Amino acid sequence: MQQRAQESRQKILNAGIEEFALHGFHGAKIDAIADQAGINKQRIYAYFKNKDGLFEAALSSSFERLLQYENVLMRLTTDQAHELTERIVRHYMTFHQQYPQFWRLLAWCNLEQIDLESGVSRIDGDVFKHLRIIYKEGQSQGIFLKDVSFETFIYMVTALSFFYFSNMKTMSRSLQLDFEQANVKEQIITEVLRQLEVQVPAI
Amino acid sequence: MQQRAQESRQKILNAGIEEFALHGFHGAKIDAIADQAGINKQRIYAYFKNKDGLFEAALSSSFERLLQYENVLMRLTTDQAHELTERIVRHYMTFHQQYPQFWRLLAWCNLEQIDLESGVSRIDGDVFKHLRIIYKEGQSQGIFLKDVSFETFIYMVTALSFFYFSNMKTMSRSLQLDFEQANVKEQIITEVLRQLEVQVPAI
Amino acid sequence: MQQRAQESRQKILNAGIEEFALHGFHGAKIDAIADQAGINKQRIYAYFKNKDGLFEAALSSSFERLLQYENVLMRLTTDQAHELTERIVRHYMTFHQQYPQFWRLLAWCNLEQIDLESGVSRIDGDVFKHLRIIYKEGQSQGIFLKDVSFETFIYMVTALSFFYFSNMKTMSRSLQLDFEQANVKEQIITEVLRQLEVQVPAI
Amino acid sequence: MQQRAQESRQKILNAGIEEFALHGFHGAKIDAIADQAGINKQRIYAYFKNKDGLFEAALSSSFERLLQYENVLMRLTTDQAHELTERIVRHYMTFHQQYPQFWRLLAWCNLEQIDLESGVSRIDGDVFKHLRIIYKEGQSQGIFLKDVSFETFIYMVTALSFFYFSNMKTMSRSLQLDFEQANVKEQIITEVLRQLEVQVPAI
DNA sequence: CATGAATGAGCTTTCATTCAT
DNA sequence: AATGAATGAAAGCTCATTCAT
Repeated sequence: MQQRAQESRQKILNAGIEEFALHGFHGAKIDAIADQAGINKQRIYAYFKNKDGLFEAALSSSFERLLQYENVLMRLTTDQAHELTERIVRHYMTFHQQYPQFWRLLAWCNLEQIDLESGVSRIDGDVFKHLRIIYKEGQSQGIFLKDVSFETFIYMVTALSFFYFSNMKTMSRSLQLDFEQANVKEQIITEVLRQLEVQVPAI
Repeated sequence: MQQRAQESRQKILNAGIEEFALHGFHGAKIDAIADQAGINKQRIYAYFKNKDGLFEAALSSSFERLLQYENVLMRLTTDQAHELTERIVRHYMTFHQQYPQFWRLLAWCNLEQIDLESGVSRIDGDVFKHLRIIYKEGQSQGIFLKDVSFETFIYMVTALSFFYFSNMKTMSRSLQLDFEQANVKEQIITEVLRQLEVQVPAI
Repeated sequence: MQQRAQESRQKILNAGIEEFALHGFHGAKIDAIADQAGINKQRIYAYFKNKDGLFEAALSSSFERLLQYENVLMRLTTDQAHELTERIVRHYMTFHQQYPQFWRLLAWCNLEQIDLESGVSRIDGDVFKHLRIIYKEGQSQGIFLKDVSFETFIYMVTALSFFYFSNMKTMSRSLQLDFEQANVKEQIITEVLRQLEVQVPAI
Repeated sequence: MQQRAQESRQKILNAGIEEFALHGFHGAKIDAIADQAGINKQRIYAYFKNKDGLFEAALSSSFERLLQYENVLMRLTTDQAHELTERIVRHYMTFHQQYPQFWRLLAWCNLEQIDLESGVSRIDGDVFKHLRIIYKEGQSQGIFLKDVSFETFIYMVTALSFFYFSNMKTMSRSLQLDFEQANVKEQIITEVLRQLEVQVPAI
């Protein structure tokens, strides 16, 4: 593939991610993607076969980005167990804020019951394996509750960071608190961390 | 409005909730709703003006149902602070499981950036006001952390129950755990509660 | 179905037969059919599901017409064996000339390898059964050759009448004879009949 | 034109004949032809101007092949009048079977009302002139009917051989006889020849 | 109150053809 | 001579909505 084509492909992919993240698979319009990419509609079919193909590529690329971003977590060591929770929570919060396309695409997938198997290669595997070791170490040091499994731990930090963005509008409304504001976010993070980092009472 | 009309309206509304919950606003098809309701398409326009109108009604009705269901929580008293967390978490988990239309509609709204103001009247107000009192009492008794606000507390229980269903597919995948299974759910609830109910170390 | 709809359906069907006969399945345009029928394009999908559906209906209707037309042949009796060949040949020649849509549709089917099974119910069965009896009688009377089967007889009359129209253009050209002209047609029919009606030499 | 170009041209032409024979003018796709020829699409436009140009060339080449094949018939002599019918019928049957592209292209032309004038140079002229002489001789010998013109004779043998292939599918169906099978074909040919070779009753 | 018939705008996709290298 | 990249027009089909009875 020539460089010019490579660029076109990339422009389409970016526009696709944007559009799919914004409107979901069914809501996204090929025309809009072509327009935003500034290319001829037909090129989409040349490079991605069809709408499904482009969606898969968009999803895949988005996951790629997450994996890339997770590299930072891979550098955590076992002697950092005490700051593990905060690091992870802030890590995902930042990621979701900076790259909302990811959580949006994921949310669409969950709703539109789209098969993730195709297109998205293995996810999260390595990071979780790495973090598990640190968590176990933390448990033995009394930093984490002995009877809260690693899976539940991950479940909690993931949920608490994802939900902040995915349900921002409705939560802002029902709690009468503007989740868009930085200080609100900081406040909630801080307090969530207090709950998750409660020291085990040493008897 | 005659009784027959009332019934028609209700059939449409139910079908609408079903369809919108399943496919979102843009994915839902008027034809499908009419079919499922077993009425003529035109009736939808007679009763709800247009697609938007029906969606608003569906949303509203769904919230109504939540409010209804929340009445149970209104009967909690201040001397039940020690079981507050578990009651709330299990309450929402059960609701989301029994009536998935709600979390789905909400999720669609968050993604499709639909304005909640119109149609959905005041939400949650009373319940939260009531629960706040019990929570405060719990704080003073050392059941809840003093420096975790009621808002954050609600944020956590809401997130942890909502996310379980809204992200079931993707979480099952990345944690290699089948979230559909009852025992998995019970395990996670139990452990989540351990974390949220950690007793404040009494010095 | 209301009468108005019935009419619309018929207009579409007629336009479809015309268009498909003229341009074949792939060459026919839905827009053109809608235009010619003077109805909204969408109605085609409402009444015939899709292009395939309309094609099947067109084909089916066309065969229906042939069957209708063949009723005349059903009235031939065994004592008319001597005029059987001429009756059949002229019958089909006239049909093909008056209703060219049929041979065209059939020709398209043979070329575009379209499955006839769907849509077209049993064809020709009864007529052939009837004609076979007369043919057998004719054979025993020495009107037809004993060692030319009924199948081959039908094959010949069918081919010789069908081909006249289906290959009119190319035959006109290579034989330098205008097949469109009535007298040319009459001449060829006459001579073809001479060949097919040759009396068995009675020794 | 260089040799390499000559080869490219030929590959395109072959692929074109194949594709046009299979799908007709409108059904054939330039992309498919380019793919099958293993060359770049643009070459087609360089060598044949456009789709029409290629079609004409394909048609022309196909006729060329027929003429080539007809050379055998040119070697028939007047003393072979008694076997003329069989030779011609078998000749065309074999040709159509071995090179179905021809009858298919011809059939498409007749249906798609394509102007043969352009591209296809003079056809059949010489062969027919040659065969006519033999036929006349046969007539004077009483081998052929005196009142069946050469044109009608050619019409019959052409129709009876062409139709066998062009309407194979539909005839197989309506006669409940598998025309693909070799013995069926042989049977029909034999019987057709009996009818066409009936000796004039010598009084 | 209720229904079947009809519409127009818009969607995904295809294809012959041209441009740039 | 040869190729990959790009285009615009058009095709089949869907859907929210309105009309007529």
